[in-house]
Amino acid sequence: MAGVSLGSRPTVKDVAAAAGVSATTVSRVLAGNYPVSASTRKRVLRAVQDLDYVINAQARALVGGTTRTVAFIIRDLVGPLFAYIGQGVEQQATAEGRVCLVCTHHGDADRELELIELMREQQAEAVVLVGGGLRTPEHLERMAQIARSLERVGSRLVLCGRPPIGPDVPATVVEYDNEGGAFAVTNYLLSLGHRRIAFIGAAEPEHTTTSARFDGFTRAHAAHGLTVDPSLVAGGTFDRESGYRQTKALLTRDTGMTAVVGITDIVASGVLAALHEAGLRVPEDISVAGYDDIPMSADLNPPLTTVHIPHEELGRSAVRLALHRDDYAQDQHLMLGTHVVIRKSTAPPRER
Amino acid sequence: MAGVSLGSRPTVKDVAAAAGVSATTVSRVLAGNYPVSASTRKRVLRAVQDLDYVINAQARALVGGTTRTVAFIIRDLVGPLFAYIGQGVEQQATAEGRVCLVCTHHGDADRELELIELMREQQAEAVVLVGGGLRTPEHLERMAQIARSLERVGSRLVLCGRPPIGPDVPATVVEYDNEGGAFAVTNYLLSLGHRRIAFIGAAEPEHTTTSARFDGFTRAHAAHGLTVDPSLVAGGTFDRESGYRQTKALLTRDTGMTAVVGITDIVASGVLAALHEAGLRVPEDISVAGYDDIPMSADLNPPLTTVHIPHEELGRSAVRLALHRDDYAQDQHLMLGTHVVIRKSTAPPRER
DNA sequence: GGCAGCATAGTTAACGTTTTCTACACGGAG
DNA sequence: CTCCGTGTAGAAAACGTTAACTATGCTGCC
Repeated sequence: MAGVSLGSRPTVKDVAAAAGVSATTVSRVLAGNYPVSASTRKRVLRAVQDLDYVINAQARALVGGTTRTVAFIIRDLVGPLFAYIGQGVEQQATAEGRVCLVCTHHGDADRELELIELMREQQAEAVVLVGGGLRTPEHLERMAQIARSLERVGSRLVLCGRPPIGPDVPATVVEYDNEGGAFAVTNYLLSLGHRRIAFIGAAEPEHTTTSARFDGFTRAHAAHGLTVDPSLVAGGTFDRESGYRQTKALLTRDTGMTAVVGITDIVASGVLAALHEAGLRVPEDISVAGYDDIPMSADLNPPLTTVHIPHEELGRSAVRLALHRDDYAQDQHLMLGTHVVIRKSTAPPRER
Repeated sequence: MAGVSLGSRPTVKDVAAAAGVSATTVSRVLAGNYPVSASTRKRVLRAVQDLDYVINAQARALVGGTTRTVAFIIRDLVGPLFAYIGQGVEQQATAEGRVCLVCTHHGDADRELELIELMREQQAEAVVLVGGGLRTPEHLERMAQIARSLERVGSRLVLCGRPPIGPDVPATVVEYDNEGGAFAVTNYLLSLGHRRIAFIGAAEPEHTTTSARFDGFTRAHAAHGLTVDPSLVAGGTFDRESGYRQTKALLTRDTGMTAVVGITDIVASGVLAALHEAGLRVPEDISVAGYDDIPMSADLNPPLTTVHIPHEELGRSAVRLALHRDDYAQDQHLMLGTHVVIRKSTAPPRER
């Protein structure tokens, strides 16, 4: 490692000078896309090593037109949903030779816009938005605008776990079957014999995740010739505390419920806590199901019956589709399946 | 939004032409670092809006010399340790106006090297390495070389949760008191009256995390005038399965143990599972403690006594120190405190 | 022996910014 | 009336790389 000078980064020119060749030749040796004589190549590689040279990604992107960067915008880094989707995105990005930018907006819509703008500056090849969103006309219109904005600079908007924006909006969409999963798990409870099933966490009808899951819940009832009793439907948010509080509230009334579906596993864990506190046994006295199949679900007491989402596959597909949109031109909308995972928190209802 | 053409990204020149000024003037309006008449400014801003122009971050970095990017290299995105440290890194990076690159190496040392090389190309201002590492001479030498390599291109190596490499190695180090935490939790168990305490997960004596925690365990015994019984020390890895298996193995022998310290909370959750399976009650029959205070610990059955690590603060400090190393020139080594969190998995031992 | 054709290397311009230097006009002071 | 400072604007060079040309020296063929 002789000749390494501290302070300023060596450039192609420095390498060229050290090897006694031109900058072009250095570039060619490194890219390997042009014939170079063995002896020259050797000298260049030697100089690269001596100077500890690495290419300047910015300069390369400037001339090459592509940054080999995928951006990943999400609400929060904590929370179990992120990890696996993020892992999928990162893995696929890496597999495709891209690096991965990650940003969080903590639920702040303005901040999300800022981030997208930032990614437009960064020329990210794909901008992956994770998680459900609102479905109001204004929000949809704004998303459509963003999609077009990104397209204009060569980026691709990718929606991960959220339904498409509109037919003529340039975006890649990878979602999973929210409604089907809710249908399946509710159907399972109904098949066990439950007839009074509570649904916890349906406050925002405009939120795509909320509404789809509630729709599945409703459809399963319909399929059994039943209608949902509104007094068994509780609102709330997506956290454990909410599940806990809503359950407490339901227990004070004499609802006759024999099962509870939490809108997420996190909510369901709050449900379990409230039931335990009330001295009810799960599943002997009451069954509980969740949604998401986060790792923790298997460790709850009892292990939670829930709906599995292919988190990682979601992230991988998102990146894969977006980067190969020439090949997959037809089909920039993917719907992944979900399935029920039966554990110990569900059982037939007690005899009356 | 008139005049927006699809396909190719507008440049300063386009904006300049649209506004009837020079590129220089556009740059000045956007940067706001030079007097520009009000009318010109207005025209330029108007053109920027019309063309939906955003700056090209690569080009700016090329001339400006700085990318405003922080890189974040970690073993895995899944696993509870990542989330909070990552959140800290991301938050601080955002607060300092930087964007955040994230890469995983899945424990592959060569891959880690590749990633660092990649970040050198990207000119990340700081390269944060998270998690413990080996402490062999070769590994240390390699890290030292990497640190100098990064320094040469203007990047800063940041070690997060790992002790310093050496005195004259240009790196920022933010660690937490692994040994002290292990001392404290062991001391707590000893104070409760336990005398036969098992330690699970100490297989790699060269791994910094492993050795520091085991050292604390040993020192606590010494402080009580005791020595550690080697038959109570089990090796293994950092996963749940390992805790489960090692505990099973210990239970087959008649060790007389009354408490178990898991090297991580994950390991401890495996310990709990094995104990439950053996029909032992926690903490009545045997006490269990973990390390890390991951969120799940509070939801285990019973809630786990453990050692709290300031995860998020770790990440924040790492970025803060690295980006302001002129101001903090003195002190590029920070040691954060840990403390015991007492929950329900520990109690005095039963009377014999 | 001259010349086509190939293998190898170099020159130059371009990518989209910012920065430094230069230019121009205007107003006031001497 | 000239000269200088000030406020505003533009021209040109630079950042580090690549790609499109251009140039050179061979080899081999007629």
